[in-house]
Amino acid sequence: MSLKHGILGLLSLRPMAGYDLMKAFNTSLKHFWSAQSSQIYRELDALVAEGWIKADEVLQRGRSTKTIFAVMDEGSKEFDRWLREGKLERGGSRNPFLLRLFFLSGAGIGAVRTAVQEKASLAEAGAAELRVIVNDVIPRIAASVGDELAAMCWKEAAEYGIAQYEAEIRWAEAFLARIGALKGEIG
Amino acid sequence: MSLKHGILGLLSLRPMAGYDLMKAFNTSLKHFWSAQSSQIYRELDALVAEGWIKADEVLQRGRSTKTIFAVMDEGSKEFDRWLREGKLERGGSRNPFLLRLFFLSGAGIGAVRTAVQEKASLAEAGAAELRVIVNDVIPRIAASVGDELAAMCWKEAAEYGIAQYEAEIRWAEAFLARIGALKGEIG
DNA sequence: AAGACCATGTAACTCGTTACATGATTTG
DNA sequence: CAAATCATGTAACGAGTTACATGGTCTT
Repeated sequence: MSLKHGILGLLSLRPMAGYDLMKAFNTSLKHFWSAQSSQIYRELDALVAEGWIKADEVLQRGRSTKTIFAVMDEGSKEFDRWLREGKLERGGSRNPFLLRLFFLSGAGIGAVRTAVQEKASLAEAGAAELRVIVNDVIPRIAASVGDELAAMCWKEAAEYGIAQYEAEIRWAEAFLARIGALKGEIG
Repeated sequence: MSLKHGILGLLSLRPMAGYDLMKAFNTSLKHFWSAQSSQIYRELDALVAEGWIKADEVLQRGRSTKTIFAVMDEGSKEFDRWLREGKLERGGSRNPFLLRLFFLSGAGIGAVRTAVQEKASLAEAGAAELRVIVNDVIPRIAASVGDELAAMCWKEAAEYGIAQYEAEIRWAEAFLARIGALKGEIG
């Protein structure tokens, strides 16, 4: 149920077209939530049907007509409700890497080590990407919007990702060390 | 694409019925991957159609007939391929909590603090749950199976979860401290 | 003139969830 | 005797992905 609310959130910043929403989801919001245009237009229809947003056709000179969506009263109530709702639905219970790890012991120590090493280097790459955002992108945006709390939330969202990646890297290192010890024991 | 492979993996440990698979997914595998019976029976049909597993009817006295599924050659090849394949599809790019955080600054400092605190206590609970598994459940199982590498992989899968939760808790504490400082500045 | 970007979608599919149906058998 | 467990599903929906179609404009 989060895409609907992501759209409501973006539209409450300012009314915009489906295309603009798609850009937002695949740039600013990319690290929290992404969406394809096909899905966005489908959800926009649903949100209009529900009476949460309204659509306005805007003629453009030259370009084809644009449909600008704006939040309505009911929609903004629903968005507020979602913002404040307690239950952070219990995610994390589906991890393809851990599923693989569970079975991987059957393929031998080398396979385990390789998989863990690969996971660690993916985490390195991810952390590096997010550090660029924290150090370069956020300060630039923060300076231009001037909302201290908002800037902090965006920065902390990226920091959250970095913290997760770093924990992954430390875990991988400890695991590899223990595998080394095990191998020593076995031969 | 992981449920199919999870099923192949379990069936390669020993042939079993859909019901047994469901139990496995919702006990041993719960923290990596879960699945409802409705989904499992659907996937079993698909796997049979693909020629990766075969079905055998087993008459039981009293009870209704059971269908036992077993991996076939093609299926075990496919499972091996999956075990070794490089690409760990880059997940993590959908986090309802971070999406909420992104918009939450608009609802004020109190709302942000509450959400972060709630996230931290969920993480505490999750970590506690996994620590029980590491300390009590895994040693018991490890003693009975006697496969050192497998036991280590299961333990490390749980440790991975603990590491993630702990990183979340540290992140939340740091964030709350910074919010405190911000509040001091503002008023 | 070619290619990127604007703008809006459709179609078909996969994967996951919720709720329910059936009917037996073992356990408290 | 009631409840949990065994065993197998169906139906309908919700959410996300891939691939493609169309036709314009702006940029190099």
